[in-house]
This record gives sequence, structure tokens and C-alpha cells, in this order.
Amino acid sequence: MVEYTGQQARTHAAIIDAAIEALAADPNATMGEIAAAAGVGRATIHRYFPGRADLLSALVDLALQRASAAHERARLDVGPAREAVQRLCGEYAELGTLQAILMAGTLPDDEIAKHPLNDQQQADVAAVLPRGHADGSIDPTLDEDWFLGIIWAYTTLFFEYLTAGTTSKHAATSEYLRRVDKAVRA
Amino acid sequence: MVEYTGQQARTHAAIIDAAIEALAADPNATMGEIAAAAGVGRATIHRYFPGRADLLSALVDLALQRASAAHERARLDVGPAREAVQRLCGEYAELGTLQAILMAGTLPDDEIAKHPLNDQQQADVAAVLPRGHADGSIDPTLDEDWFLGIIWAYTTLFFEYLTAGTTSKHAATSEYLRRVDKAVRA
DNA sequence: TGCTCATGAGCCACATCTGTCTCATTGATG
DNA sequence: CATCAATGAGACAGATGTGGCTCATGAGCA
Repeated sequence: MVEYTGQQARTHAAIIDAAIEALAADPNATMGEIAAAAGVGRATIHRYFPGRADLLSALVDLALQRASAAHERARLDVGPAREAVQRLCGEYAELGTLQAILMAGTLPDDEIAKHPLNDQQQADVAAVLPRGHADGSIDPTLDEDWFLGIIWAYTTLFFEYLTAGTTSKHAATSEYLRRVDKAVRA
Repeated sequence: MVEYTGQQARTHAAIIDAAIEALAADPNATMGEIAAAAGVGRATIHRYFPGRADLLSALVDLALQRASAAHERARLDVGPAREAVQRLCGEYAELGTLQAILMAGTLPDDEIAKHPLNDQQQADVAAVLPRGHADGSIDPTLDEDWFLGIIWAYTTLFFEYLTAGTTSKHAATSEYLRRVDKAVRA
């Protein structure tokens, strides 16, 4: 990972931010559109990201870092599983548009799987399930696929409603947490 | 709507079927790929559907027809709302790949909204919610957005797991119905 | 058998997006 | 003030997808 300073760091950040915005509005946004959104020339984008794939890859890396930090803050391996799920979703709710884009899975790119987590991160979340079965706090009829699928589906819904913007973030978050809890609790 | 007979009807159907398959595998499948999947020349597709938009539009129309039929069979306005939801999802489970594509919302097309229902159909489903609140069978804290969102999110999950193909359709369907019921019941 | 129509294959023009390059400008730094 | 790195604008070639067109072929029907 190359680090930038001063002017270049600002340009780099502007491109990343604009890419997130532009791709949220249109998953097929072109390099030109992203450049315009960033207020830079198209050539400049290619200076920082040789190809479109490099830009997308950088976004994925960033999202993985943020997800990783969220998982750490959620301390998934502590306490009753049901509460761990609530902490996890609470952290997800604090993540931004980037995670929403990747969770929606609409980006046309081979390397981007449907879920914006790497294998290790997914395993960390999945590990909560058996603990929840053992401590009796999670629905015993829930298997791993549905468990993960439900968490991501509700999170995607949350981001959609947040974007629609008819309710406050706080209200949407608490409703989101309530829905997830109802779906996964024993 | 133009009707075809004999050879042309068969070609038309082959194109529709192939488009569904191809777009399920890759939402950005080109006309050429769809033609190859249908076993016809690319020029032939343009004879039936002047442009790509016309083909997509035809798929949307077909999906709306099927959804309409499913809604009729589900008799949404009969009996307790909770049971109506179960009948509705049971019918959704019988729909095919086409509905799964549209529900996933990955098709890059302006005219295709996120939900594969027209306004009337969406209103029909939404109308179940207040009845469920009145008869006490549906979660009273559930608002319309979450109600619709949950039904579609679980249906999308169902189609995903069906496509993944690790379980029988019957098992996946009953699990799907159970999950939806848990999410929406009072 | 002979005819007709739908088709497949090929070609073309056009549009869009990508990636590379050059060059003049600008603004920060010394 | 002088220098230099970063930038914006633009031109360019290549790739890809679309839509229109022609024409020979072949399957189905009279």
C-alpha cells in the first residue's frame, strides 16, 4: 500500500470519496463520471489508479478494513451470542455508504463477492452462531446460511431506508436492531 | 402485445428463456451472449426485440404477469393477515429465476425498479399489513417499509439458497416460510 | 416437388468507455 | 523570485457493444 502526503493525499482521498458517491448513485458509473464527481481530470484518476479494477480493488480493501475494525469493536466473542449480534449490527449501522454499496452487491466486478467480508471475517461472524445455540440465546433452528444471510439482508434494508431518508438515523438504527433481534433470537 | 405462432412463437420463447438464464448468470450479459444461449443469431434477437431495452421490458412485463397471477392465487384479502403472508410467500417460492433476477435488483436498467411489482401489486401486498394489525396476527411495531422490505429480502435469500443448491427445494421453501413468519408475526 | 419465409452469418457505422500520452498551467516550496 | 511537481485538458488508439443491413441457406408448407 502506497502512502501519500500533502496534495497527493488530498487528491487520493477526493477520488475515493467521489467514487463511493458516484458508485452509490450508479453502480456502472464510468471513470469520467467519477472524475467529474471528484472535481479532478480523468487522467488524474489513472495516475492514482492505473485501471478501473485498481480503483474498485482499493474500495474493497478500504471496506474490509472498516469491517474489520467494526468486528473488533463489537467483540464478537464476548458474552451471550444474541447480545454480540446486537453489538455487531450496531457497529454495521455506523458504517457508511461504501459498505452499503458492497452489501447491495450491485457492483459489476468479478472480484467482489456478494458479501463485503473476507473469509476470516465471515468466519468470525459465523462463529457466533454455535455459541448462541449453546447458550440458548439464538434460534436453534437457524443454520449458518440463514444466520449470515439474515444479518446482511437486514443491514442492506437498513442502509436503503437510511438513504431513502424518511426517518432519522437514530430511529432507523433502533428499528433495524429490533428487527434483527426478532429474527435471530431463540 | 404482438402474438406469434408456429416457428416464430418458438423462437420468441427461446429468446425469452435464454435471456432469463443468461441474465441470471450475468446481469450484464450482452445481446450476443443471450443470442448464443438461445441458439439463434444475434440479428434474430433484433428482429423480435429492436433494442436491448425492448427485451428487458418484455422480461419485466412477463414477471409482472406472473407476480399478478401469484397474488391472485394467494388471495391476499382472505383470512388472517399472517396466513395471507404465508400463502403469498408460498406462491413466490413457486416463481422462477426471472423473479429472482428482478428481486435481486442487479439488472442495470433505468426502468427496472428495485422491486419487481408495479404500484398496484405493491399496494395489494401493503394492504395486508393494516389488516394484520387489526386482527392482531402481525407485529404491531412493523411499518409498511419494513414489512415489504422483509418479505422481499427473505424471498431473495430463498432464491439465493435455492440457486446455491445445497438443500432440496422443499426444505428450503419450508425454512423460508418459517423465517418470514417469525419476522412478521405478532 | 417447388415456393416462401424465417433464419444465420457476415459486414458496417456508430457510440461509449478505457488507457496512454503530451503539453501548458498552476500553485506550493525553496 | 525561481523551480518543480501535480494537475487539467485534450488527442489518440483500441476494445467492446449496439443496431442496421444484405444475402444465401434451409426448413416447413402447399
